Amino acid sequence: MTPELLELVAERFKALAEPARLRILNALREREMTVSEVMEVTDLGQANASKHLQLLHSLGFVERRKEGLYVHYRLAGEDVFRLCDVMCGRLAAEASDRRRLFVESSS
Amino acid sequence: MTPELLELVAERFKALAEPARLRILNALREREMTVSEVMEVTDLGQANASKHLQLLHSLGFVERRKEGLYVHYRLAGEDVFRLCDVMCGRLAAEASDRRRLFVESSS
DNA sequence: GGACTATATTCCGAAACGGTGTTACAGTAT
DNA sequence: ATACTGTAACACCGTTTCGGAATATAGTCC
Repeated sequence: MTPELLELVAERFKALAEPARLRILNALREREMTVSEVMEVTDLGQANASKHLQLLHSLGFVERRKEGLYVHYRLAGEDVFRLCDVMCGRLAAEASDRRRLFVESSS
Repeated sequence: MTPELLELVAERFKALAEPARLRILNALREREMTVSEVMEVTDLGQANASKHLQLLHSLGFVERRKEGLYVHYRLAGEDVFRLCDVMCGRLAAEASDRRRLFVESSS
């Protein structure tokens, strides 16, 4: 793992290090959506939603399809959720650790 | 995936969204290290290395072991590298896409 | 006790980032 | 052409974050 490679990896992690972008990806998991639909579902402003979608697109997390006046975005793959699953696994482990500590300390 | 859960997930991705911290984790993959050793290997200042290690520790990515004057840090698990592997897979896919586009455009 | 070392913490300046308002750019419809 | 709509680009501001210097803490050794 060279430092240069790690920078590229970090750049991609950074894209997922934002609740707003995760909400977008989570919404797109269900179905393809236009920018306006993403705005509604995620409660983001127009400029914001557009910027986040561009970033996700530039890093290959979502794909674009222009249809008349609308632009449809869709997930580019399921990688994202494999990543989230690992993180959620970590969260679950933390939670059970806390529970264990709590039980031990109160016994 | 509730928004609250996504915030926690984002917080953890953010920890990995920094080249310096990835370099630290990558170094610790080889062996347990003191802060000073991490400083040498990663070319980070003392305050910086300490701070990054604390963050990684607070989120459960590394574990601490105090021994006299020294503090040894070690990886808490291999999750991190499963995550990096997925990202690297994405990078490889991007690279092959670029190569394909290049070949097609020059034919 | 005091000197010394490894690590942690605090403070500060610079840079990056997210959110928002505004403007510019398509594309459609009339 | 004009009016209108969806999306993108730009500019601004507040916040966060990184890195480094200085300072504080903890542990060792004399």
